[in-house]
Amino acid sequence: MEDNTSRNFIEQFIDKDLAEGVYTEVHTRFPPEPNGYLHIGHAKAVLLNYGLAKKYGGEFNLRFDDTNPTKEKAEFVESIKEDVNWLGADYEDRLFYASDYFERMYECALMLIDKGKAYVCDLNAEEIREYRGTLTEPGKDSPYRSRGIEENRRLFEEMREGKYEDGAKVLRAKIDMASPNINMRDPIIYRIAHMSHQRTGDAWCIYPMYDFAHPLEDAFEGITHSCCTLEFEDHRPLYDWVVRECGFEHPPRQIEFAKLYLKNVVTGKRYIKKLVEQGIVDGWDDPRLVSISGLRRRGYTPESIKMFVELAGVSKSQSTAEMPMLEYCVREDLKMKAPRMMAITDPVKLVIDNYPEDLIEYMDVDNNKENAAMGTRKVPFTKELWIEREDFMENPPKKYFRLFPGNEVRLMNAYFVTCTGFEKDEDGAVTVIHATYDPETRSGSGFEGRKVKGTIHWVSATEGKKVTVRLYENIIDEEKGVYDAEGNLNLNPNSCTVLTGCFVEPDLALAKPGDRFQFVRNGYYCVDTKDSKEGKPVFNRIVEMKSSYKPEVK
RNA sequence: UGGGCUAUCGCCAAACGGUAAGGCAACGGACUCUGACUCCGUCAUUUCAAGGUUCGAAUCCUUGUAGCCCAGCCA
Repeated sequence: MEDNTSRNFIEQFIDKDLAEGVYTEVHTRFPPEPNGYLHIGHAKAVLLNYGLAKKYGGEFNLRFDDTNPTKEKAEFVESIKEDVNWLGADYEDRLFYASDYFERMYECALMLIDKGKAYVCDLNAEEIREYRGTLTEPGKDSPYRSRGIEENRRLFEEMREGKYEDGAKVLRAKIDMASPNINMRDPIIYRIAHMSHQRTGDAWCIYPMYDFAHPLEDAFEGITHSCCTLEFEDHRPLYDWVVRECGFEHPPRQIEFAKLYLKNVVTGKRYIKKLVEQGIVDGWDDPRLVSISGLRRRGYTPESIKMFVELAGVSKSQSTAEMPMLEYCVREDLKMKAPRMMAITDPVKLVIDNYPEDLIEYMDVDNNKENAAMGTRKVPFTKELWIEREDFMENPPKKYFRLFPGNEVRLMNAYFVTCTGFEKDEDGAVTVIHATYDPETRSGSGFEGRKVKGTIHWVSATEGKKVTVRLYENIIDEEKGVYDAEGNLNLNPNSCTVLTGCFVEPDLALAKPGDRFQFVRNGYYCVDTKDSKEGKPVFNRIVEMKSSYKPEVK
């Protein structure tokens, strides 16, 4: 607070509140409705609210806003808890449910009735809509608006007792049917729903509406700053009305911020549901989705998501971040944390003709050259190796530094080799590349005799292990945009490429689900938590490496 | 045509009347046993537009323009 780093607009509000003594502490919350899975957009809300509490030495609550039993499931509360925990937003023992406050909310409603600020309305849904007016025309008073307090009280109690059917009656706040803000035109605050709630069962048949419940939940928990997204801006007068009329001395303050969107990404539940049903994705945790569980399975780290959210910032202008920003964050996070291994995703054989047939040398290799604390490992080197197909060219363009007839390159962590020839099949595809090595050039020997421009990586053809690798691209066709003319998603047919013939260092066959690695020059990978079996890891590519090499176009 | 909100580089985003930070992306170049990383350099005479106030405006005032949100007994 004494520092001079710039503060986002919410922090500026908080600073002011604290300075003026409006609040003496900061207490925030993340209030999801358990009606689906969390995605990257929610991560902003989670981490923003949590981060604010932490920054100001305050507390952070996780609260399920479960006031509408028709949409909510216990399955979702579990997944949300898991995701929030994974993101590192620690709510300690402060896990709450709006449904735990139903009795108190009911009493608040009664209080409003007694104050003449709420009434039971018998209009049906359609009539209510008609009476509400339009965006440009004021509404008109309900004929039930002037009901007496005693009658309202009796009717509301009867609503609770279950005397009325769904839709027969609602409780409304008595505010102003002519307000230019439609939310203030006598909003419904309780509706009847004879339905079993995932937590309270059949204890209730009336449920509070968001606009009534949410401010009360915040107030009950002593929330000071209730941060939500922009679409609730119009609800703020009503939020303030509720906490004021219900008599809270130090009511919470609602602050709205812009959602975080990602370019060319689907987050809509109905679309993802469709993708799941059509078998295009594997579920909500498909690694191509930006659901928190999908990102987790893909291999993204919580730290990288936190970095992304912080990089994106907080403001009130509608913003759409680009995927490369998220990708930068994982690379940045994994750079020092992931062991750097050699793996070949598109193999072609390299035979070192002057290398002894049965010799296996174990090369000492740093796990991470920039992080010595990660130690070293032994990598077997043999006469026959796999190298990347793209690391050899029969007719190289200018500035191609890799293998071609006559050229010498370094085999990373091993020897210099010179290409002496190659074999092709009848289709003209290269099958085997021949080379000779120079024993004096072994890595670590201090050889300085001559330099080579290129270094390529390799895996022993006899000692290496074959694994499955999955490459992901955005599931949305970036060229065509998100939707086609009919409103369907423009899907990218190459969004998931499965490679079953990849070779990796022997150690990698032992990798455990969730382990992350850098495959040299290829990208960062994570062992899939679902499809990997004992000794048979499946590697998900989290993100490619950046590359400034662009082969010449012919 | 009602109300609310927002407009600063391709994308995020600072700046709070004192002369346009930073990050991502991009592009040069150096270095390199990853064409990665790192490092250096380039990238808004101008802040949606037009007027006005001021010694001085992205910031204040007009008047426009564009985008987003609101008419669920959803949240």
